[in-house]
Amino acid sequence: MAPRSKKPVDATSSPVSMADLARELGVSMTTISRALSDHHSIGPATKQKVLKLAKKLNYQPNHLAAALRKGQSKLIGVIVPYIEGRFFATVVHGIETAASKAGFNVIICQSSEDVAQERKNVETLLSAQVAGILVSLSRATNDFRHFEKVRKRGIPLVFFDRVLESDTVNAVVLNDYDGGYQVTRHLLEQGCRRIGHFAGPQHLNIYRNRRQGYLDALASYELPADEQLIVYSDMTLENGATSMRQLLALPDGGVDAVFSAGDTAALGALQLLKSQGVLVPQQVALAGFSNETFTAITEPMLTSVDQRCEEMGQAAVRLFLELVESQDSAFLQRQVILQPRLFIRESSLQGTPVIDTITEQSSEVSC
Amino acid sequence: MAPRSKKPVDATSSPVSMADLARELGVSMTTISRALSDHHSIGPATKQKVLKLAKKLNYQPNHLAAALRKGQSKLIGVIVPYIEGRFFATVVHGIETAASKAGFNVIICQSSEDVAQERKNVETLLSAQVAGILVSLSRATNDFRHFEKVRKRGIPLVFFDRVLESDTVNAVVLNDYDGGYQVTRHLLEQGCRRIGHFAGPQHLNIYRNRRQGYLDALASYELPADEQLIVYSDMTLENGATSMRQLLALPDGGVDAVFSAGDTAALGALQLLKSQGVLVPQQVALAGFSNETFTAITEPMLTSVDQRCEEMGQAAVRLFLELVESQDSAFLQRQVILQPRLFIRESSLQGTPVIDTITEQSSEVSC
DNA sequence: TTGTACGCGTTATCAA
DNA sequence: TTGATAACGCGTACAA
Repeated sequence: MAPRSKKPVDATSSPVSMADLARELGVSMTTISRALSDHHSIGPATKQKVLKLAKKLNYQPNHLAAALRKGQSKLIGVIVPYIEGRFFATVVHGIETAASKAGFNVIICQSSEDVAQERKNVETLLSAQVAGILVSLSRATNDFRHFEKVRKRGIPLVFFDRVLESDTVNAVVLNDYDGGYQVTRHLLEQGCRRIGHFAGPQHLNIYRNRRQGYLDALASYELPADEQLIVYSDMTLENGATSMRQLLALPDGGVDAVFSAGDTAALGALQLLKSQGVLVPQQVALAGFSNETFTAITEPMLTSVDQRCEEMGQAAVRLFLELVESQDSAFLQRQVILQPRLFIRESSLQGTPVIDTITEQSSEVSC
Repeated sequence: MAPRSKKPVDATSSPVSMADLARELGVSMTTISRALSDHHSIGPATKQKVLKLAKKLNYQPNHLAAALRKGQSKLIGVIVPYIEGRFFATVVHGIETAASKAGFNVIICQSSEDVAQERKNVETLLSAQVAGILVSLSRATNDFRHFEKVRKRGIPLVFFDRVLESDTVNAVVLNDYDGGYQVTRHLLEQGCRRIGHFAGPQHLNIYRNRRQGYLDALASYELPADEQLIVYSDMTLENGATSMRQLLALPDGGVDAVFSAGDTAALGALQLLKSQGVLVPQQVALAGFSNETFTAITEPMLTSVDQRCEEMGQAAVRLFLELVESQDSAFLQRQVILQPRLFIRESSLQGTPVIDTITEQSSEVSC
């Protein structure tokens, strides 16, 4: 029988700690710590020795211990209503990429559009000792005490997309107003004069702003607002179809264009128009909002407004980093407003067909 | 001048710890610990007192400290090639939901299809002292030493979707073979006999298996494999179109159906067929793979195979939890194979048009 | 049932 | 430039 080796290869070896390195080299742990953290008070020779041994023994720093000691972890908590679906997935992509570049890791939580869950998420993240929290509110949130706790603890808090209606918070949002304005202007420039609008739930800032942009664009052409042309909708596919049917049935001969505050409802409208034999864009021009993937696949392809999802994630992280560095982050309040981008496609072009034209580059504005 | 209150509301208060509770109640920290962790050795009266005070003072447990003490955190690390895009976003959704239910938080990392980044991700997660790692390999990964470290440390490791070709790992995968088989059988049952196939890169197990399923389904109808009918493709939209053109130009009169190993290429084929005036499904039936969102939007809607993204995430977490509970997790190796689901839509129906028919419920198999 | 004392791995403060 | 020591907040073996 072969003698058992002292370190069987299959055994689970405990991780190498700073104490192990110290013992091996016959120096104090302080020295090890200094060598590893690039401290100034250390001889270059010892430093090299330590680093070499660390590599050799495969030393893994224990972030938990460091965070406990420093009272400051390298974790960012993110709360979204849900993660699947293009918008939030892409925002999270932007967040993770930017955070990673700055040496932070990202913990994901989903509120599932539920306030109670959102509250729980906040508790969990605080317990995990995150360095900051980025959050897009659940649809049901209308009470904000759980975020007060975060502020009280002095932890940077950044809202994005779905934000608190207040200027005493840090937030990154899209300029929905301008999106609505741009797309309506575009329809007007195509010659449309009776432009309908599918408006989303008006208690949400994003839909309110898109509607206002629509109204102001009309006003810029000296067209009066006509409430008949505005259909309030929950933005689903089915609702898009019924809303379209409603506009077609108007006594004054319907509409010559529709701006839907959401792509899905626009798709519903498109399907209805096609089933009724109405030509898009010749008889009715169509535009949506969100630049969903499918807008480039429909026939005709759908004009839409891009929400700059990835930039939104990056901006949220940038704002978080500023708060971390600023002394009195609890009192600094900044809003970052991203400019939307209009993607003009076939569904709104009554003139020469151009594909995937993008309006001028727009830049980020903060105030 | 009003006297300054001792606790200004705007100040950032330090979190309440167990020591604070102990001091306030005049008991030891042990008692506090026991009360909070539902230990048996504690009087119901003191327990209630502690819990009440904890609630009143807004005590927040420090998970970091607990994790450090126990050498076991409540964090699961997840590594994906990228998070945006339907597949991984939905898998991550499944993972987060299941993990949260089991009291775990999820740290997300993206490898960006890069081995070096993947290695870094592993290091980061180990440093964060995660309880386990769930990973879908980057496309470029062909060296696995970085995962050996994880095993050596005795940390549960679960692969999903893109896995290591080996049976000595824990993995959750889709039965791609069966997906290819099912969809091809369906086309055969529709009466098609010259069925083309867009095959993906054959060094990836998923595409190899889909192709084999296709071949075996043909064989079950005693149809010989015809290499002319198989086009090797990178599965892009453009490639789908050119591949389709190639099949149409075959000397023997083209094909009467195509099974594409990816939806995007199927879409490319569909667009080409329509532009050439070829009727789908009457002249050429079409089916894809992945059940992308747009398959329900094209005209005609695309038949496709669903990959059970969410179930995959759930299964990965379940497997992780089993490994945590099992004593010798380092030696337990399990594979979970999910059954795909065929979504039959207009593009493959040469008989009566049925919409969104689903084949029989399929269940999870493990071996 | 309750309390004492120590250690998890790291960093900060002080003294040498 | 280095080292000894305390502390971060929590859990647990042991003693009371």
